[in-house]
Amino acid sequence: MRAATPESRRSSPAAVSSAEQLVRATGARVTQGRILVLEVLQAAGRALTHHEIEAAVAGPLDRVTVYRVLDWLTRQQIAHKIPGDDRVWRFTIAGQKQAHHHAHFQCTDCSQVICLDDVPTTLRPRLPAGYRSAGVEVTVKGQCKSCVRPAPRRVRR
Amino acid sequence: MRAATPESRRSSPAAVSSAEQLVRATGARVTQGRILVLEVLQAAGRALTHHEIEAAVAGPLDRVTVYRVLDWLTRQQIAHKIPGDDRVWRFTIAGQKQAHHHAHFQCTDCSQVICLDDVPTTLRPRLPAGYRSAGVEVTVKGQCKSCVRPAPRRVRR
DNA sequence: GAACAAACGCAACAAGATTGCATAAGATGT
DNA sequence: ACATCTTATGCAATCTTGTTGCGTTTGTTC
Repeated sequence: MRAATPESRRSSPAAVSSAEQLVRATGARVTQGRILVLEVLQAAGRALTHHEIEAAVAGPLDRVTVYRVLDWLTRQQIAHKIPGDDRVWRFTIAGQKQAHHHAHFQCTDCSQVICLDDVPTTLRPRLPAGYRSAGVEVTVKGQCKSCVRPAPRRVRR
Repeated sequence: MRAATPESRRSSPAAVSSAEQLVRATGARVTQGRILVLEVLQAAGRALTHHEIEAAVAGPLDRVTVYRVLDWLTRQQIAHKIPGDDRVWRFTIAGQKQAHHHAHFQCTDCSQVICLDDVPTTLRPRLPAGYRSAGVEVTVKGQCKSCVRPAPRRVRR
């Protein structure tokens, strides 16, 4: 499916990338698409939009396939799907430590999202009777490094 | 603009609804659309989607007008615009006490959103250098009363 | 009630995401 | 290595949500 750069993203001369291992561990099929997208997410360090991911895998993967891979990664709980203020999904690798409780930061200018690891999300809001909590999401709104000082970028989608 | 039921939504025999007062207080034009939408929001007790609002004002108001009214209400800080897990905006009246810091609950089954008033949003996550916080949003994920026990409804859009 | 600006209605448009279906590619057994 | 069966992919079409342009209507002011 892809001729060049099969190993280009990893430095270890060994064999299987951690991405491939992760995919294989699910028991499902190990496809180029899944590995590629996962490697992109792992390398990102922040939440990526479908657009960004599609651009990153540029070429080999169809737009729809990227959607489907992301959906699959989310169902497998390998990736994390984040709704943004610009109505665009963003995805991150679901790190092990940040299993369920962790926070996000979203820039009010460029809508970019990053994960905040060390946030003690220990608050437990009281819910109305009959409601069941499955977790708390904390999102900090504000300006990111790129937007706070210089002429705001206003990227937005 | 609307022939029937001009007063039908309020029980007080007096004259101006609190919705109309609110709109008038902004100094902008007091239109049927703004009053209607605002009354719907006030009566709801939970966050409504554009869809639901449109259905509630059924007839007199155009789809686009509802969008524009909601946008205006949000700019006036009378309403509150909430991004949901289903890529759909939801709107609530912005209560006075819950000025800026309050929490939301979103059902993972039917995506419904309600406001949680008494949540001490006093946590201040540490941001990376150069980032500026403008507020914290807390969203509790889980199942709402309707979805927790009986056959899950799976409304979703 | 005339005049002016602000809202509205309608139609067209735009972007993100989803679906159906034929084809291609991973996995499995021989 | 090959046949086979299943699952994922590519492509086109479609859906949903939300936006924009523009002529018409409606509040508001004088």
